[in-house]
Amino acid sequence: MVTSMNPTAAERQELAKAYDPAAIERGLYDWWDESGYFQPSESDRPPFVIVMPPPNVTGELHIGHALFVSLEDLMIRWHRMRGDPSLWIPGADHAGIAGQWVVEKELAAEGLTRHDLGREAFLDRVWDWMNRYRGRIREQLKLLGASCDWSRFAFTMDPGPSRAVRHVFKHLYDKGLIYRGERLISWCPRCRTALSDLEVVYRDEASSLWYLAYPVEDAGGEKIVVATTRPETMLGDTGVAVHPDDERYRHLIGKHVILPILGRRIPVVTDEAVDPAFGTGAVKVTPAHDPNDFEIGRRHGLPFITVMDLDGTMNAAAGPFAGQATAAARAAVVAELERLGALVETKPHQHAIGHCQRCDTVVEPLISKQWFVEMAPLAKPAVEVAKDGRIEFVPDRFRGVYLNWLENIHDWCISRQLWWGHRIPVWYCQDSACGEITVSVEETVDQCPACGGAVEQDPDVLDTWFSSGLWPFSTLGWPDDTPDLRRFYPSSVMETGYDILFFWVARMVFFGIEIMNEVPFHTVYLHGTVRDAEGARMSKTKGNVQDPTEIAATYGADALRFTLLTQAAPGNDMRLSLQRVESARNFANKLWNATRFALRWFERSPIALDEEGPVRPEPTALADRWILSRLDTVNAEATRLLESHLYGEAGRQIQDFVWSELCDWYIEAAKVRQGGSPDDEGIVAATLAYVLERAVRLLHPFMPFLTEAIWRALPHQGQSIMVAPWLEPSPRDEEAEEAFGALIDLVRSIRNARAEAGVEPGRWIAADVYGGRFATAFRESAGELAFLARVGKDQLRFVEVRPEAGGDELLVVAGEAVAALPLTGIVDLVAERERLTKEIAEAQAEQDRALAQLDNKAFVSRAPQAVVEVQRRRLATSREQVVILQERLQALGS
RNA sequence: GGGCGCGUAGCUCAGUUGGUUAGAGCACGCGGUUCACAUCCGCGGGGUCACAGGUUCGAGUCCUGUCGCGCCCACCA
Repeated sequence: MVTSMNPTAAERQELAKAYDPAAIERGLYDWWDESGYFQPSESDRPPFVIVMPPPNVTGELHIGHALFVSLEDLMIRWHRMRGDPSLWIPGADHAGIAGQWVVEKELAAEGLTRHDLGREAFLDRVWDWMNRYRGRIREQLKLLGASCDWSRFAFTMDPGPSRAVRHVFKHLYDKGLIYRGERLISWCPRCRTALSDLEVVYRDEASSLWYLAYPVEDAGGEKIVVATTRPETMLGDTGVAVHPDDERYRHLIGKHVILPILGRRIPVVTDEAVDPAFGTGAVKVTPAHDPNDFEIGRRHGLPFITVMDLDGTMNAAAGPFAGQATAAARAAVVAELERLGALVETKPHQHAIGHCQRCDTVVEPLISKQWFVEMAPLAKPAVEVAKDGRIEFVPDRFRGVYLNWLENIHDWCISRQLWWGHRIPVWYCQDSACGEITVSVEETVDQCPACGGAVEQDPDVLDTWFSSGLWPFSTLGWPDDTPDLRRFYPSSVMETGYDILFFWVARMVFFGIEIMNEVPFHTVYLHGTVRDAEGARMSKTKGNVQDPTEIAATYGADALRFTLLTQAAPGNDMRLSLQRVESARNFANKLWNATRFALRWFERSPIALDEEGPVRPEPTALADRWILSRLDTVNAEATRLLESHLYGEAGRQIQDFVWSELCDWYIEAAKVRQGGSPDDEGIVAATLAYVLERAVRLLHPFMPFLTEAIWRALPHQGQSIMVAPWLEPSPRDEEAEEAFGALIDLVRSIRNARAEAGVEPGRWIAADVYGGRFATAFRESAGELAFLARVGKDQLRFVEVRPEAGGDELLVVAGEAVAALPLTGIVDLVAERERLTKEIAEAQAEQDRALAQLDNKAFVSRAPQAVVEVQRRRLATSREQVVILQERLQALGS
């Protein structure tokens, strides 16, 4: 045992003030920053590592970021306290298309486009933006209490991660897994770039289905009618397809039809992909502008005629419609077809239309030369690791979602016709006779390695998710063999939103396996979306976004964190209401004030410390034993819940313990011992010190600021609660829990009876108490029992036989305990009869339920002995209660 | 078309491997100037756990189906 130590006056002084979260939090984050505890310890235990999902540097942090900060910081702080070297790598994402988009919007406000600036000046502008907002993100993460290792802060466009991008590109290219080709891709005419399948958002919209008649060549005026949702694409039609078994069209197979307007002669082909039940069973085939038609066109060797330019206008191949925007062209084509008598009918039709994820423009499928990653070989091992459990999903149902996607994956279009992002590391020899293509890990290539001639780099950049997919190792120094990489790869938990399971999580898995030969993380924990109080998605246009730093400034980051943590179930969306945040703030206030109460005791009784903190007392008093055991129980439960990723439930249990047990019962009960013997006061103080200090540790991962501030004022050991060890399990004192629990029940029953009988709350009354098997315990806790039930100290009598209440008394039962409260002159006999009747009914119902159980032979023989025993006790207790209460009711007469 | 989630008190939601009388916060009613806290304390009302079957000694929890809401995936033009 070391010195006897109490908090200094200065430390206590802080706690003398009212709880002010903003002031407390301001005072801590710089100190934390400098403490060094955010960096992993040197312990040789296995490290616990989280790589932060890097926020997009496109603006301020939103509430979704606050959720991930809360969860990840909770995990990190908990593991840090357990002694694991804990590393949380922060970062930020350049956000390719979204990053370029925000700066373009800023330019638009000045009446400029990026083309007015040119590539270089535009990139300078984007870098200005990134540098401005990157710092803000960092500041905002700090305000939320994020204990990440700032010395390892990474940005996707930093030289390290950029080099990793080039290395991976080259690796995959050399392996034949990256190729360049002309494919049908989704094109955003506004962003003027290709998109991956994932970046296209489909929405059902009301449109029309147009029925067009194409005359069959040499068939005596016979026409074939096709149905389409995009009539303007008929200008690019190069065939008509029917199902091979469709009798209606059998005689036309192999013939040709004449495309109206353009007069093109195109064949009628058969294809299994045609659904005879849809429309007329005949499909116009536009191989250059529809994914289905692309495949049909390939199978039948049809020409690919592109009728649309990259800016979304019709091109020369569209004949008279050249230069028109697609929407205008659609109307014009329909009008022309109608004039020609080729429009048979127009029906309303709902169908899914693809939109650009970033700017919501309708995307056009068209053929374009792009870079792709061949997915099949990469997906295979990524499927296996999810199946064999090398990667665990929380909640588990996302395993299936992940697998379903990877098992049906298409090649990934990775080139983007943007300026902001990682430039594709490919250089083309400008000498057409040479034509060498150079893929290099160097930042620049000056000349063709084959012919020494001039080279030009591919103008395009990579999909932003390409660099994100490398994040678990590019942040650790790969491709160099760094100590960080050796020690911290793979990470432990990948905590992120389920909305980017495919975009990000799946890609990290296959890149991790391909490049590192090892999964990038062992557990994927997925959180949901934070919605507003009405359940709507937050968006700037709706104006319902809640700024986390603003909420933190008002209620405290602790309150916001606690709300998010205890409200959110993994994988489920949650609603955030400020009312809820307010009650979390109230909880913080409660604990703050409980500490102020405790500090007064420590002034009178110095607290003994050992290397762990306050020494665990070995009290004999029931209340002390009870609260110590409750602490142990809650610790065991909270630890188990945290280990099972049930973070919210753990938080709720800790809160419940602090508020409903420590504050409402232990502290209240302790008041009666104030001014007693110094020895007894010392035990109360020691118990308070121990329980409070340990409870604050349990709460620390949830409410780091509050707990650090409180902890400093408590008797403690060490520099910071951040590295105070997590609690060791300790055996419960079941006897104390049961006995004090019975005392609580009795007090509640007495309070209830008093309230219902209208006894003034402040009035000290008398009581005869029969304690049953808790008689001794009650007698030893007479002071607490009397004080809590507002029974006069000298008016509490313990009786050996059940009290037979006289006329002017209330009779109270609680379990097997019975109390008679003499209240001469104030007992309202009518009301008391009513109360007794109600109590009898309750006891009777209880008895009936127990009886029904025990009458069931199957229950008695098959249920576990302990469960049966509980029912037996219930029966015995309720049966006695009924008898006592009925006797009393009879004695009162009518 | 396939898959997933949700439906529990007036509201927002917890409820873990099935096991006493299903919980919390807010709201509501009654009462409280006890020197930690009115950002508080005490007491109370309020639920056929969407519906219908099934498994089980026992179901909010497991299974099947139905209804309602939401989400994801999918190349029927």
